[in-house]
Amino acid sequence: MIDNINRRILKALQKNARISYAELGKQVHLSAPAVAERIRKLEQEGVISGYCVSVDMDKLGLPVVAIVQCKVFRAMERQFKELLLTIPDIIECYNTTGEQAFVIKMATASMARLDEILEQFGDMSDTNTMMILSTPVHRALPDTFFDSAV
Amino acid sequence: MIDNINRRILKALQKNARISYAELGKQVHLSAPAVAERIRKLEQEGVISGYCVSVDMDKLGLPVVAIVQCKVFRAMERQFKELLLTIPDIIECYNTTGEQAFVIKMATASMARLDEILEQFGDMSDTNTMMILSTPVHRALPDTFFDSAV
DNA sequence: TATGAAAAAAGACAGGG
DNA sequence: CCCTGTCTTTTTTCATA
Repeated sequence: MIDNINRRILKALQKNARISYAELGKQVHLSAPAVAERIRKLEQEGVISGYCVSVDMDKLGLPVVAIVQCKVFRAMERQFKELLLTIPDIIECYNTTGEQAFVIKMATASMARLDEILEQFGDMSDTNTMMILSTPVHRALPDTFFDSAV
Repeated sequence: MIDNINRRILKALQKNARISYAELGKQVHLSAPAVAERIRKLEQEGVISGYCVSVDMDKLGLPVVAIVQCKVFRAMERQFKELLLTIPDIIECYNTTGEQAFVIKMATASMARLDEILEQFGDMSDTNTMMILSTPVHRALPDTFFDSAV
């Protein structure tokens, strides 16, 4: 059940997923057990699928972050999917509409490593590589979701 | 300092950011306070930039998730950036290399709403819209990061 | 730095409205 | 569906190696 209170709980969790139930309770004017119970239900229903950590790629020695769009050649989709499984540099992968299209986000240690991967992709697809210069927005939920919340 | 223990802490946090320090300690064979201290430092150094919640867009009534690539017309970049600020449906936005290129991920309530946004983009850019069919991979860190961990 | 113990806080679980 | 208390676990702080 997604009422205003759950919307505000999700908003707070989006900002800091390690916040305590007591602190969440203060923000939504509910007791800690009431908040815990709501979150438990959201998890059980699959509305909340997990909690993850956000990291700084530069500080972890993975400064080359790129988005690669692959238009996989006909009849090579199966092979391409197998190739994807062998590339540990991938952090996001989307299967999209369009001509056998994949959008892949990678974080690599160097341009040389990125190039190595792109060569492999090149055997099975037309690739379009975009280096990420900056990330103005990155959040779990769009602001539209909170528009109706008080 | 990114040693093997911190790598394993980050790996565990990636899987579940709400895990307790005691449980983390078990996994990396360290006491809870030792783990807490390491995490505090990672946060302070900015290696860990935050903790977020993962949600199911379908269950939240935002079933239309798309990636839009925008090649902004010359001299319209400033206007385009201003337009972006007015669109609350955006969940990710990347400024990339290429001809004034942006890659934008949106979650909207309906195709009609997506179309409405694309029309606005169309005034200032050439757009290429890809509907996300599935998301085989979505994680904070690439597997390469853990390759050297014991 | 890492550890270990004690104080403080948070979470889980009752009974009751 | 929520609140308040109690009990347990976890977190934090501090002293020590």
